[in-house]
Amino acid sequence: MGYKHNKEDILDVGFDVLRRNGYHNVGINQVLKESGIPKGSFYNFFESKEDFARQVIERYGCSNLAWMDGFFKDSTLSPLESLKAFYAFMIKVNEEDAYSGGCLVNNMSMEVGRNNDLLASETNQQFIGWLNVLAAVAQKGQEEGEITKKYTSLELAEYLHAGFFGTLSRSKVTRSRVYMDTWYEMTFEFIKA
Amino acid sequence: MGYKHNKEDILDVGFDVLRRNGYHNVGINQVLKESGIPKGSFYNFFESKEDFARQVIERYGCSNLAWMDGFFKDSTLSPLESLKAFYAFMIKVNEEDAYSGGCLVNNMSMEVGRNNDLLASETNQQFIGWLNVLAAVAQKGQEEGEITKKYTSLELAEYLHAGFFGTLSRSKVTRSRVYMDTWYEMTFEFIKA
DNA sequence: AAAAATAAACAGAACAGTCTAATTAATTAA
DNA sequence: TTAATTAATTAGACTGTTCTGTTTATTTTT
Repeated sequence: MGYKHNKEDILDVGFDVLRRNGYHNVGINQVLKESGIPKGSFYNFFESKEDFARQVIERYGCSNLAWMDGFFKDSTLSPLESLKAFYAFMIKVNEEDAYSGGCLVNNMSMEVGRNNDLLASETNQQFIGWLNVLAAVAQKGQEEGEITKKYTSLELAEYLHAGFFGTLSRSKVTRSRVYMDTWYEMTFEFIKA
Repeated sequence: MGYKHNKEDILDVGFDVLRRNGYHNVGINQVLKESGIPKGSFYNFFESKEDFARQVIERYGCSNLAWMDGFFKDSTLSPLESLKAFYAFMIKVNEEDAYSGGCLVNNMSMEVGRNNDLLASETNQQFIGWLNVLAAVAQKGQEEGEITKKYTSLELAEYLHAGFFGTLSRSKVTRSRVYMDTWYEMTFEFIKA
């Protein structure tokens, strides 16, 4: 028999709470309440709120990275089509979530990108991990002649994902997927060979 | 002789502080300290922190709108070229600011877009004001045949500005203009007729 | 004098983080 | 196998600070 609480359950609650409410808008007490653990246990697992958030971001980024890896590896579509499928899926998920949270890494980048070096660095690292996956797919698309060769695969990946985050941010305020769909149409029209 | 303090000075300090640090990371006391006014005066001018932030956003959005209007009206460049000049200028300003703040409206959208209806609505309103200016310029560019007619001018404006905010967010974490420049090159290559 | 603005003390809640004690699990010794 | 010991986890009351916002009194402008 293990102990009553475990770190990963707390991190899962933290992910949800931080993604929806941000960093400075969330108190440790809220995490404690929602995960049902007392304060002593929390500070047994985590050094501080900052350390906790860093681990939440890391866990989220890594699990997303693994999921993306699998998604593209298992895809039977062409590189360009699998990139389209990926973003179509992201848009659908965001819609089903009622535009209520967006992406934790994107949110954190914006909120603490210049005020907290530790968290900024962690978010950037996770973002770069994703970029590399996307760039690899883009490169295959370039090699197969379906994606423009005017830009490097990494430039294309940055363009895709930063653009997606831009339109994701807008959907958070407009609470609509309309311009996400337009972004999708336009972007993939633009980057094809 | 007027009174010692006036609202607009406080709003200016608030703009700077909120843009750099966000909403929930800033206490009224910080604004009081930096603007040199006591608490009683603050609550004489503003109903609450939220009301204060709303007015800061409104002031920022409106003054930016006026500036944009003038920028495009005074421009001797073609519509497409003046759009390029506008974003080139924005990128330069952000660089000179050492990527330290980004755009207040964009930051607020992300931070409170789903947790504060009043501020979300205010940010969206200001964003829409800018969009309309950009869309008008884009439409002229379409009429003159230098910008693609595959999308409406409003879709183009959304694409431009959301994309710019996406890459702006990235620059906040990477602290570099590299991918902003790439975004600029790519986007304007894409939208030309 | 009336109204607006200023000033600072004050209130109550929320904040991150600490402390001591108790319980439970894992390890070692007999 | 059981007993003794050590280590990890749990529990929540508590600390000191900071938060937004109030109150009361005073000063300044009209």
